[in-house]
Amino acid sequence: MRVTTRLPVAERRAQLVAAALDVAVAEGIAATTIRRVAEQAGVALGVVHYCFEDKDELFVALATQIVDDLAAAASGALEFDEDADLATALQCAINGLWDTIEAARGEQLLTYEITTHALRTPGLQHVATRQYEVSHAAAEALLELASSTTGAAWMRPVSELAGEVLAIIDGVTLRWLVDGDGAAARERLSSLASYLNTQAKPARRRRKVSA
Amino acid sequence: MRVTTRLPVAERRAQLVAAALDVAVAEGIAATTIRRVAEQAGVALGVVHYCFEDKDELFVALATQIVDDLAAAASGALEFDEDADLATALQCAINGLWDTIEAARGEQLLTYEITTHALRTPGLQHVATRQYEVSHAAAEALLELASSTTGAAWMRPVSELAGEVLAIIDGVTLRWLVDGDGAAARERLSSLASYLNTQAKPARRRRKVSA
DNA sequence: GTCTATAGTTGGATAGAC
DNA sequence: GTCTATCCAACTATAGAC
Repeated sequence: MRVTTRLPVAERRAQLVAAALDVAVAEGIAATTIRRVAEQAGVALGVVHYCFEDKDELFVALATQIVDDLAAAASGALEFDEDADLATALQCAINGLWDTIEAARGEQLLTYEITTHALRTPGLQHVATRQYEVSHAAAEALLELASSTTGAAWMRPVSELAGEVLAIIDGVTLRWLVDGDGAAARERLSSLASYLNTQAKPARRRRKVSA
Repeated sequence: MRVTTRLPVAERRAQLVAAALDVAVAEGIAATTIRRVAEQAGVALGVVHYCFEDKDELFVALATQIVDDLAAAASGALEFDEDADLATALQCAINGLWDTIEAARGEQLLTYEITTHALRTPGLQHVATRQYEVSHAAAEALLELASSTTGAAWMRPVSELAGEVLAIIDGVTLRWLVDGDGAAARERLSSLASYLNTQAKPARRRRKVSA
């Protein structure tokens, strides 16, 4: 299935990262070999080595890509009703977030594989760190949007709450990958939303504009 | 470093599982090859194939072993003060649990690797499932012990609470593996303890036997 | 029944062709 | 500058020796 078109290196890199992502999502990090990626992209083996110094560099590119993709998908799904109170806003936001997670099982599983692989590989810790930095920023954004939309004020530092939110979403997602029980996952996240609601001072009652 | 002693297969298996665990804890699942295990145990390569049908079977034995080991360590660390209220009992239990987690970084990381590897490998899902069954049972035991010791009554099914506890511990641990911040992890778990305390009806006041 | 020696497969990397 | 052909290392598995 080889198409012999010469391509500038930047475009090749993009193509190869996309191919690597396809393989990694479907078959896991362990199966994402240089050979397999070359095959998926329809190029010769050496082409991958020409575009990436070594396997680690390809891995870093792959990880960067999916982390950004998932963050974009998650924040794209964030919408709050106007005139909702904090409790409903949070339930709604977390529910929407879960929709995007549940729609991308392979990507989520890959996320954990990337973390452990990065932690085990000398010189690749920064990949795992970045995963959390990006997620943390997204979690903070969610919390701050919820607060500013509803007028409620967090009683603890948002960064601290974001850390807790992240941990719970992580744990719930991993559990879901194992047991496949989406309803249970949603209920666990719903408890999270309720908990968060206890960590804020409610908004001063605004005039309710009802239908 | 080969010692040429013949051994009954059961003992060899045990020795090899121990060796495999050593390697896996220190170097990760990907590095835990049949060759590496044979080397670690000081036996010839083929010996491993004689004791285990294939690599997957060795993996299953390894996973079973560490799951049981960690569960035993965790429940061994569970001790409650008599005459403590639920809030302190929970804080104390979760604190102790965290001690055992923090004392075994490699084992914890391995736990996540085992999960993802099992999920990615056809026919090995049951390994991941068992991890959660064992942990879930341990979490339920913790909750029930806390309740029976302090006389408090959970207002929701213990199984449901255990699911939430598990998810949070999982998420917090994974985060700690990445950022190494044990203090932050402890604080996140402390929030969990506080949350749990809101999910129970306090004990009827018992006569306080003070010092 | 237990272990050794060897075969066969897969994968990362490179020298050099175009 | 881009890609091909080839090398070498590491791994799983097995046939057969003791």
